[in-house]
Amino acid sequence: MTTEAPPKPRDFIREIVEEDLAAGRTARVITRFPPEPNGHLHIGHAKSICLNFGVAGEYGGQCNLRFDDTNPTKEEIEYVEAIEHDIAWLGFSWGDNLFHASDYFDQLYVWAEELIRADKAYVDSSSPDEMRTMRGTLTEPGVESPHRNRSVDENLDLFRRMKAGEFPDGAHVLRAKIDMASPNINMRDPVLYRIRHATHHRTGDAWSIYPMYDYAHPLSDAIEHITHSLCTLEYEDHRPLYDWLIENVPVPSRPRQYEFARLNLNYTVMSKRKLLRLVEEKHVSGWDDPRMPTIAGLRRRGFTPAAIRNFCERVGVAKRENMIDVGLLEFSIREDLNTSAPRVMGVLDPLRVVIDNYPADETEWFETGARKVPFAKTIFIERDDFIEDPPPKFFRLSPGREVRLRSAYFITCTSVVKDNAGNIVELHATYDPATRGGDSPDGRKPKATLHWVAADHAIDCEVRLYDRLFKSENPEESGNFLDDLNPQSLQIVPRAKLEPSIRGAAPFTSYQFERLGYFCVDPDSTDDAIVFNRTVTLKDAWAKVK
RNA sequence: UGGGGAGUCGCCAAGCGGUAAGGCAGCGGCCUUUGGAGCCGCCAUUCGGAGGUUCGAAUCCUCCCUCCCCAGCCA
Repeated sequence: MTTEAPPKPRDFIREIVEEDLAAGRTARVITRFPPEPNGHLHIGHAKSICLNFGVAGEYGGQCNLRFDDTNPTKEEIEYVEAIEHDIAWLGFSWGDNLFHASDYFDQLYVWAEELIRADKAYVDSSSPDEMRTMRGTLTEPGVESPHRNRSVDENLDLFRRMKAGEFPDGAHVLRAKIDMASPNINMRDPVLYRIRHATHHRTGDAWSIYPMYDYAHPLSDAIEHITHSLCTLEYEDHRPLYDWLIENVPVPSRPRQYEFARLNLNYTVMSKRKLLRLVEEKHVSGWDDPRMPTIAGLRRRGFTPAAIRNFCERVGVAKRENMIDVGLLEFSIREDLNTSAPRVMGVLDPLRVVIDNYPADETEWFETGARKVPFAKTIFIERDDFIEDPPPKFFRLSPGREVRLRSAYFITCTSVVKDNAGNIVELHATYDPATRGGDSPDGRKPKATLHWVAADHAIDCEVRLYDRLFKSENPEESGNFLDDLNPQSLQIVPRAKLEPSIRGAAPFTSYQFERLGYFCVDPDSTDDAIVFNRTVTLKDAWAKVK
């Protein structure tokens, strides 16, 4: 019997989890994915989702979905629903473990009073400006607020009146009493609660004070018995505060926070603020515009959950800043669709070809793949599959040359018809009846195989061709990212010619249009007007030699 | 100039003192009724730099350099 070494953990997070499990520090791993419902999920969130749900799944644990809804002025129910849909679509399930930070508002409030009683929190009545000034700078310590030494009773009274709605927004805040001289600015008496007279999407008008992320998050984790609270690098500085709260509040468990690098993708933006601007200022058609890096956008573009999951796995989890090439995302979707998408033929930029020796009134139906494709005297081929005076490495159609029409016949171009301006408007050709199906009995092998569609049987479809939304790799980098928008990011082909088998295809169905790429049916489609989105092109060796 | 992180192939990323995994991209070749796919091969004498410890260093020590994050009553 051979003993194989146990597979090593794929990343440092799983390494930590395995150690904790092995050492008995926890019997079961519980993670959580904590979105704020103030925007749609994007591919960066997908990385976090795959990590949190992935780790929980692999080690027999559980991953909670918890909405971090502590700021009623920015959050909306519409986002909640979209987020749940996106996570489920990606293939992950939170089961019964759907929670909200707002579920814990009562408990959080009780604990805040306890902090006050323990003289570990106080009500500050300084203005935001005053607080900023007193906080000090990166190199200078802060100074203590004049309200810092209010009595417990006075703090309790004020805090209760804040809760009762007696004060206007901004009049007071509750602060932790830690250390105004800490080199870590997050420890300089951070704000725990602020007054917000706003209607919360779940708690309505029950509250006029709301906890801050730094207060709500660790305590919510503890309430849910989260063992590993995974977040991104910018929270590293907050960990001492996270731990301070866990230690100074009588919480029921001892969660630990670990930080990993967020995903960055080139040629796009990932911040919710910027994505929101693209939507609000109509630079894109919506959160689900196929050019958006949102889950909804990728879905509409034709990406599959498996492709996104595989992408996230390839990207890995580590602590160094990264900028992933979109090429890797494209590889992931090609890889998936290559094995699953039915092949079909469609011509984006049609050039008419008349096969002179083919009977005018005949239509043959070639059975290929799972469908039948009609062939007739007049067909369309792709305009750039013909060059009148071809360069050396070009082996598609040109005068006198024979090529194969995929699954049909060999044809030889006999003449070129031009308009007065010299534009090619039509080609004439002859076919070899002996090559029916695409093989020659004499073993002739054309150097090229072209896709085509019979003119009289073609269905006109709108095809939307997408390119990267931004011109430069890092649009965030210089000045206004909107100046970097790629004006060519969407090109519409109003009347592409598609083979008739695609009639009736349901939205989100993916096909490979042979030699062109993967395309999927857009939900804008109607029964008699199908719209396709190009998900991704095929790799194009000819483009390289060109 | 304070604090917290990070530097291994063009882009990711393993490596945890025993002589640089893997993926993407790229480059050759084979094969092919998609210039696709598939298959085969190539692709870091060197790990931000300089010293040091050691029989042996990407891994340990020292100094230096570069990049990222933090001064919301956002998350």
